Amino acid sequence: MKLITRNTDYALRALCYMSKQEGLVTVGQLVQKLDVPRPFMRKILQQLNKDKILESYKGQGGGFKLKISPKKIYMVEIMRVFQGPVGLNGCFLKKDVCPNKGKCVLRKKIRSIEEGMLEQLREITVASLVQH
Amino acid sequence: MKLITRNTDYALRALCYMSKQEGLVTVGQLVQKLDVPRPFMRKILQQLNKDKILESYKGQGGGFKLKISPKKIYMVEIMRVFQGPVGLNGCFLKKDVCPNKGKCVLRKKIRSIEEGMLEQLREITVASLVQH
DNA sequence: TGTTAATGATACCATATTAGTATCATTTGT
DNA sequence: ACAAATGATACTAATATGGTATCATTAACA
Ligand code: FES
Ligand code: FES
Repeated sequence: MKLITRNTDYALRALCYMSKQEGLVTVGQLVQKLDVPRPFMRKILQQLNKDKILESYKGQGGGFKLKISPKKIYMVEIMRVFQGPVGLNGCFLKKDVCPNKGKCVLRKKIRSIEEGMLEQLREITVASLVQH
Repeated sequence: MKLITRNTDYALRALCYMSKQEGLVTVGQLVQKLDVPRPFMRKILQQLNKDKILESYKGQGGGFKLKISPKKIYMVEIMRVFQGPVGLNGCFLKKDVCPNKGKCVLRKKIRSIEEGMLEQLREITVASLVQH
C-alpha cells in the first residue's frame, strides 16, 4: 500500500529544492539535481502551476518559483493534486451485508484510522520537511 | 487511496459469515448471501485455505469452515494475504536527495503515521467485527 | 460403481491506475 | 531571427486489480 505516488514524491522533492532557491528554477536544473525523467518533471511542475502552488515564467530565462510560502504548502494538498482526495476510501461492504444490526463496525474503524492519519499528515508542510 | 481491496473485503465478509455458522459453508451459500461473483469467491476461499485460516473438505457435502477462532483472525493478516505486507511503503526519495543532512524527515513522518495506523489495525479481528 | 456435488490448481482475460513520452504551440530575452 | 524556456495535449507502457474459465481431484451416496 502506497501513501504517496511518484508524482507526489517528485513534486515534494522539487518543492523542497525550490524552497531553498532564491530565483527561478528551470526544469533542467531539477532534472539534474533530482534525477527524474525530464518530461515527467515538466508535467508535474505544470500541474503545480495550474494549482497555484508555483508560478511560471515563459521564454528564455524563464522557469518556476514557489507562489506561496513553504510553510503554507501542505503535503496533503500536494497529495490531493496528484492522487485525489486523501482518505482511506471505506470498504466495499455495504451496511446490509455487514455485521449484524446494520451498524458497520469496520467502517467506523476505518474512519478512525483515517482520522489519525490525517491528523498527522495535515501537519506536514514543505517547510517542515526542509528544516534539517 | 484504498485501505482494503475487494479481495480483502470479500474475504472478511465470508469470514464474518462463517464465524456465525456451525458447520461447513459452501461457496454456493456465500455467493448467495454475499452477492459476490462465484469464481472470485472460490479463489479467495482457496487462498484462505492455503494460508491456514480456513480448512476445506472436498467432495459432496464438502465446504469450508474456520480453522481458527474468530478472535484470532486478525484483519491485518487477511490484508497481508491479499495485499502483501501492510504498511505505507515509504517514499521514493532516497536520503541523499532528501532534505539536508541525510536525515530524512518525510520518511520518519510516514513511519509514524504507519505506526499509528498499524496500532489501530492490529486490534481488529473477525470477532470484533461481528459483535454487534 | 458411477454420478454428482463439492474443492484444488492454474492459466487466462479485462479494466483501471500509474508512470512516463512525444509533439507542437507559445512566450521572451538576446 | 533564434534559442531557451514553459503551455497544452495526446499518446504509450507497465503494473495492479478484479475478475473468468477449465480441468483435475475428492468423497458422499444412490
Ligand atoms: S459498510 Fe463497510 S464494512 Fe460495513
Ligand atoms: S528517504 Fe524518503 S523522503 Fe527522504
